[in-house]
Amino acid sequence: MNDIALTGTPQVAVAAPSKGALTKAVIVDRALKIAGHQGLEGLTVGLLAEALAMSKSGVFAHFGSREELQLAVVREYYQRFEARVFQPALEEPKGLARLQKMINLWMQTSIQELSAGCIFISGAVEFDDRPGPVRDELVRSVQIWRAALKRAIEQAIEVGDLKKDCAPEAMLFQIYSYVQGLHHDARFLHISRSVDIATQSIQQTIDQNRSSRA
Amino acid sequence: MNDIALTGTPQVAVAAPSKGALTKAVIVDRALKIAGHQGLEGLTVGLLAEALAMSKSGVFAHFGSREELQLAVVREYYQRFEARVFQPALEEPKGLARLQKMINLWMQTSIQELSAGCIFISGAVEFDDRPGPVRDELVRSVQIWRAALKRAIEQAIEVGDLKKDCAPEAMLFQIYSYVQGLHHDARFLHISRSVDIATQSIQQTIDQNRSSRA
DNA sequence: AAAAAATACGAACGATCGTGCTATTATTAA
DNA sequence: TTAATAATAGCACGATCGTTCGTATTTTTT
Repeated sequence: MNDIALTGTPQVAVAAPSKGALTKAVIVDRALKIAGHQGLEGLTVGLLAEALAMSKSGVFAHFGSREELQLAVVREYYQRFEARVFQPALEEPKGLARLQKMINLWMQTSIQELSAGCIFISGAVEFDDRPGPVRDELVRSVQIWRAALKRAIEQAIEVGDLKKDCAPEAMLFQIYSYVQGLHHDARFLHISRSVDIATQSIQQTIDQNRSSRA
Repeated sequence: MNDIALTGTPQVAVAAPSKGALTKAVIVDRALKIAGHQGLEGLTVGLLAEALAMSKSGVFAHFGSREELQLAVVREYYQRFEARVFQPALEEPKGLARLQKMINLWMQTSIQELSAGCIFISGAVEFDDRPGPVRDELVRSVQIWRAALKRAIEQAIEVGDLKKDCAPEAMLFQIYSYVQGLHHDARFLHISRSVDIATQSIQQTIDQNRSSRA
């Protein structure tokens, strides 16, 4: 019997996920939702267990410590972010097109998850004064994303899409600030038109640094 | 005996603060520092009592509930902000001068308190999904400050310092976002030059909207 | 100085936190 | 199918949370 020929999806060399790994994925998924609302600090083992209709110890056993649970959440959030925003943008050619795609996917994701919060943004505030592995992992993730954005800006300068005297750090600061501003205005102040204002402000920053060639 | 003539500071009609009100002020002052580091959610009665070398119940009695303690912190933070940033700016004439003074004092205060965090910014993230009196008070304070900024922008347009087609909401969004960005980059990412980048970005926004008259 | 009121403390409460242990159940390997 | 293993539940622990209460101490008023 040939599995490859008979099954619709290829199962070659794909280790069947054990029950444990499967439920762990379910736990982390639920933990992500809770952390989006209550923050990483508000994510509690008891609360998570209740939401999953599991026992506290049953949930806990998958991680060994609360900190490891928080780390799992940060790592999963990063991986989803990478898959949804980072990777697809690499299909665009270097230059403004790729940068625009990055920003568009980022904004799209941000708007979509405005009901729950961005863990990178809320985590930055929660852990800006709290040393430890969770903070380190958060910083690492954010720095990777910012480095990718900065690199896209620099490449856009190199290929001539952006002006030569464009300052990548300043541009990065402005764009990243606007996404934070959107998060703040929409989630905290409930200003509905903040999506438009943020989008327009980002476009404004790009236009200011756009090269004037045809 | 004439009190007014003899004493250096006038004591007319100034009710001597009771011991209770005095220690309450000390408690709130310390609570502000803790909230700046641990956040309003991390501000705990036991922690506060320990920092003050007081008993938990002794501290607690001044507020009646933890929520009332948090409210006292938010109110005190607002009043200090108003006294240090808001009021002094009103001495400047309406227009760009007053707006600039507002922003300068705000930035000055922000930089100075970067070691502890801005409670309006951290509180916005902590309470963006947590209804209740503390959130309401935070929103109220932030809205007052934003309304003052927006009003200053509008007046600058009226007197001709800023362009007629300048959009106050967009300008407000950009400036407020930059201060958040500064908070993020300096406190979370420890980027030391973020002060310069933020200052420069704010100035750039102002310059873009400056009217072209002599 | 005495009486009244305000203030602070100490102890304890139920609840929840993170985290171990042990037993039982469910899954996988032989 | 049986033996080995992994996964989950149940229970309990010490710590800390916000909060209450009774008592001692200080401050204020008379």
